[in-house]
Formats: sequence, structure tokens, C-alpha cells
Amino acid sequence: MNIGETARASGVSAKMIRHYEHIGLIRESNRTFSGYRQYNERDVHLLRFIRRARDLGFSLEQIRQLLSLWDDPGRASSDVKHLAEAHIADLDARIAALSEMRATLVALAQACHGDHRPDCPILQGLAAPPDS
Amino acid sequence: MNIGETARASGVSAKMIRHYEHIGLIRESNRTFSGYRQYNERDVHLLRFIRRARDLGFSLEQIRQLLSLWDDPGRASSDVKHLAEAHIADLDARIAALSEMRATLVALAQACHGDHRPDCPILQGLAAPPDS
DNA sequence: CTTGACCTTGCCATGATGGCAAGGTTTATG
DNA sequence: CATAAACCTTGCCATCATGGCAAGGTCAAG
Repeated sequence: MNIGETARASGVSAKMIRHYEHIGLIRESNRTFSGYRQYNERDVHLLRFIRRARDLGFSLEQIRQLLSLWDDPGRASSDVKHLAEAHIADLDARIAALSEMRATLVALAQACHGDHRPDCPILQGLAAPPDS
Repeated sequence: MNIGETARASGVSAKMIRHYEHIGLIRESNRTFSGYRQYNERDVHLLRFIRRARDLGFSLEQIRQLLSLWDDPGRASSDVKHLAEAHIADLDARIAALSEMRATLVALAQACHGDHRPDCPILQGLAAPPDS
């Protein structure tokens, strides 16, 4: 299987497959005589794993750890759970930060009448120190 | 006022002040004879504006637009409100995406007993197509 | 006059991804 | 067979906002 078909089958772009190989996230693939990368179903499976972990917001470095646990038959599930929980905490922090921005911005936008007049509490709010 | 003091007063790093000048977000400052950048209170005020807008998650390009509205005495407040509401929608989308990741991950983590056993639903969930 | 704190420019790095270019290969079609 | 289309290769540049480092100039205090 060439890289294009592998990309379509796994949902990971050909560009990214090469990149993951380059940074050592996946092994170097076999090549045809003319240098084309060759993949099989196992590779597609692995790339799908990576793809899903990315979709859940794991970084490539975290995925590197997940993969080593995936490969390790003697892993403890607590190791995986720790990684997952740390990532949940990270997501929580990011959600909280965005929610706070949102709340501030909504408050400013509500105070703004939003018509043709130049007077605008949003700009004033940005110009003055936040009260909170 | 030199750039270091300006940075402390505005909360924008000296590095970033230079960068904002470089990309044309702020005007080139006056220089002393020996080439040191000089700033005044108005500059600090402007940089604080930028800083607060960054804290609310606006991109530098969005801030560029906000600044041109800030500078324009004849602006319509609706213009500002549109920018703000577009950004709120953007924040909403990001919060929703992160929340979805979080929910999926929490479900997987709850199913994981998290002990010494190698059996782990988190890795299985990543390896298999998501049911939803 | 030396030392330390400050300033200058410029290049490199981050993280994950896309784009483009120049060139080689394979496959299908006329 | 010749050619075109679709594929592959490597490599460099760009994103976005920010930090770091290096080599060198400046200034103020001791």
C-alpha cells in the first residue's frame, strides 16, 4: 500500500505520516525498489490510533508515551489512566481559561448598544483596567 | 522611558513590543541618539490595550482591527460589537471542541480500573473506532 | 575605568500542519 | 511506444505568538 492510500485509510495525511516517521513516532517503513514507502493494515491501525489520540487533544509527545504503553504487554492500566487524567486536567484548565475570556467578552458585548454611535463599552473596557 | 520599563509598566515583554513594531501593530517609536527606543504614557496605555485584548483571546490581526476602530472617532459601535461577537462564537466553538474531547476521555478513564493489570479500556478505545 | 544593567539586531526554536517546487515513478490511454 | 495523469520523493517556507541566545553597543554607579 502506497502512502496516499494509507493516508485515506487512516485519516492521517501523507505529509503527517512522513512527519511522524521523521520524528520517530512511527518506524521507518519499508520501501519499494524505487523508494516508495509501503504500508500494511497494521500500519493503518497504528495511524488510526494516533489519529484518534490527536482528536482527543493529546500532543504527539503524549502519544509517544501512549504508544509505548500500547506496545508493552506488561503495562499497568494505572499508567495509562494517569496520562489520561493529566490530560483531562489540562483540558479543564483550557476550557476554564476560554470560558473566563468568554464571560468577560459577553459582559462587554452586552453593555455595547451596537448601533451607529461611536460610544463603545467594549473598547472602553479594553482601554481601562478590568474591574475584577 | 526605555523599553524595559515600558514592558514592566504595560505587561508586554520587550521582545513582544519590538515584534509588534516589526509587524506594524504599533508605530515605530522615537529613538535616542544612540538608538534606544523611547516610550511615553500613551504608549503604555496602547500596549495595555493590546495586552488585555490578547488576554481575551483576540489574535493580533483582530487586535489590528480593534486598534483601527479605537483610533477612529467616527466608528460605529456595531463594528466593534461584530468583532466581539465573532470572537465569542470562535471561543464557543473551541470550548465545545475541548468539552467533547473531555467527555470522551472521561468516559474512557472511568471504564479503566487503573490498577496493575495491563487490561485498559483507554487504549482499547483508542485502538477501535469510536462508537458514537 | 570597570562592572553590571540595560539596550540593539538577528537568528533559531516551539507544535502540528499545510503548501509549493523540482524532480522521479507508475499506470492508463491514445 | 509515447505521452499524460496521477502518484511518489525530498526539502524548504509559512503559520501564530512567544521565548532564548549571542554578539555587541550604551549608560550609570561605584
